[in-house]
Amino acid sequence: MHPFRTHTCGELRREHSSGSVRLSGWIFRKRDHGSLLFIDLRDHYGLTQVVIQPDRDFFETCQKLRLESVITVTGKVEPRTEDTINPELPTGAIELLADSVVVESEADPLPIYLAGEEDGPEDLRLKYRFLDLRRERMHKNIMLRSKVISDIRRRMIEDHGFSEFQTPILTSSSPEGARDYLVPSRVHPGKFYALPQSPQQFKQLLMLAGFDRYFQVASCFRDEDARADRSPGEHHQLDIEMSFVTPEDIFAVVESVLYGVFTKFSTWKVDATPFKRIPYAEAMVKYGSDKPDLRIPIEIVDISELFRTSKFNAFRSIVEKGGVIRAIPVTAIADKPRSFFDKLVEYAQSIGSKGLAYLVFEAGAVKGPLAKFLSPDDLTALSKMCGTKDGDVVFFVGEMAKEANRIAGDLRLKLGRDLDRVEKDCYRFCWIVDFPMYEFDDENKAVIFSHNPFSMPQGGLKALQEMDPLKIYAYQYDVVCNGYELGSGAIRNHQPEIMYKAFEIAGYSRESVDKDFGALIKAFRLGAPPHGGIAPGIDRIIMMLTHEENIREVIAFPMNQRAQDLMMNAPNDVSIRQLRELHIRVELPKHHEHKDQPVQDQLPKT
RNA sequence: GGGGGCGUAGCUCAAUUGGUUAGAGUCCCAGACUGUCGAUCUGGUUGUUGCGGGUUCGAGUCCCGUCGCUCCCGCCA
Repeated sequence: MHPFRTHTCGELRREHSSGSVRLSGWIFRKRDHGSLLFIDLRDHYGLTQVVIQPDRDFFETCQKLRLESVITVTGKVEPRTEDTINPELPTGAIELLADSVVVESEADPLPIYLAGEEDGPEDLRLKYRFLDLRRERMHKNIMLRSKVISDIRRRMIEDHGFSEFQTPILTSSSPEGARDYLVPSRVHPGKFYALPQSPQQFKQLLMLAGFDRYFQVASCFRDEDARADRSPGEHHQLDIEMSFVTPEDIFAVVESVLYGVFTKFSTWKVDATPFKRIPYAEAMVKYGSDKPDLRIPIEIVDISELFRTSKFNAFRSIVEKGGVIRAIPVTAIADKPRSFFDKLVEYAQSIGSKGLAYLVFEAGAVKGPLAKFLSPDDLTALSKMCGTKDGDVVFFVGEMAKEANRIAGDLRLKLGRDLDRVEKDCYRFCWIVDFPMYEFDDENKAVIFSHNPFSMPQGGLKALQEMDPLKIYAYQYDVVCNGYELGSGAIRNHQPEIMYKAFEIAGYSRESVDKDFGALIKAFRLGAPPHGGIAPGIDRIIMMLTHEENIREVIAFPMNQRAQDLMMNAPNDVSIRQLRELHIRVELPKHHEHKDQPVQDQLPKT
């Protein structure tokens, strides 16, 4: 007999009855009746009830064992009597009558609960992540992650003819983008490697190498602050690149994979392919966001023109100054109490709106302080543009366009959630297309890249030479689901002349482009296929499939918001010797100088 | 870097307008119990109310500062 197990804890059924078996696992729960002891033995596969009878010499030992101790039980599979069958448990028709028990590992009292639904404080969960991961929900999340990734790989390779590649983790720092994680070089004093923010240049170079269809489940390292949907330090992308393609070719692959994965691993409804395509400019007006949550059936309307000549000074002057007026029509809330509207106005102000006007369409009339400033014709036009019916309310935001988008978009989300108008149990996908190539940086009064500088401008060199840079679109697209940006991609700029020109507009000299992207530019002169790609975020996909609201719940060993690994105690101090070897001297900011290690204590010795 | 929320026993939480010795459940410890499946019952231990200062006869509660966690803004080519 195998020293640890003949079966797993999720395996035994009535047909195994009277056979002698061996199980190993953790003591999940104990029910001690004094002269009879039940142990729920848990392993990766399931739970089996073990019965310890009082005449056994290991009875007392088992009574004293704490939860989560690891034991090996040998005994007979007994069918349970009709009245003791547990229908909740797959193994509930049988139990294991113990003949011998070996204690493999005795557990101390646990710092966190495993058997309940409650999470406990997150810093403790992260510090004892290996315990946290034993909990059913976390175990399921991580297993789903494993299955989804392997399913994605299969789809990429078998359904779409991609090959998987590895690219370097130690590479060079590039000036664009997020802050880099740096690794000092021992051999080259004063020089540093950087961890890749993404394998961007490598995957493009693989296209130049002629591999045609690249993918990688890639670790990406960015030293940026965390969010609920953004893990600090490192995250994972399904990195894709394809040669000789149009955006539609890339959309087709991503739609096929995402639709397939989401329908396979969720019971929620998934948008049929092709996913809706929404130009960036339209999304910013209609949803106030470039990652719209299409589950909310509220669409913002631009009504600036109505107010250009209106008697309502506040809005007219905003329009005259180049600002915009946006209407947020909401159906069937005219009967909401005054406090509802007051709270919403207060909320609007808290997110930076100057105010929040609204009109109530009720009983064939229009009520609200704004009503008297609008002519009957204007009101009719407004009502038509917003599609209002009796019982509807229209909210108004008047700001400069960027602010108006942000505020109206925020209000749209809040209204959708507060009024419970978010469509349930579905994944609503879309593509945001036609991103602007450049934007104006108000702070530095300069034209800058609005997204990826490697994107091909729509209209090519001609557009760069002749058009207002701020009006040029890039072949740049995002795939969005339920208000989350799942991935971002582009058709790349593979022509050196267009690249120099594109960078020149953003204020980079030919020399600086050569210096920073030399490898790529040189390669582009040696035969470059037109190519493009995208990189959907794996962690976010899993987060959506598990319905988690925090990305840490789908990562086995995540860092906390301040980019610390509380379990491994990273980042930590290193020895002077290590620093010397790397030619590094540490100069701490003043307020850190007299502080001890800020990170949590090491694990207690057990 | 900025803004919001939270911080009371190992864990989850309570504590009236500021008012006696800060409670309950759970975990843990001891005892009882042969059919439980979140076993049950009895008893017990557990506190720098995050930390520091202030107001007050009196502070878990009010004020100021600070630390930690978290959410958001900035940032994320």
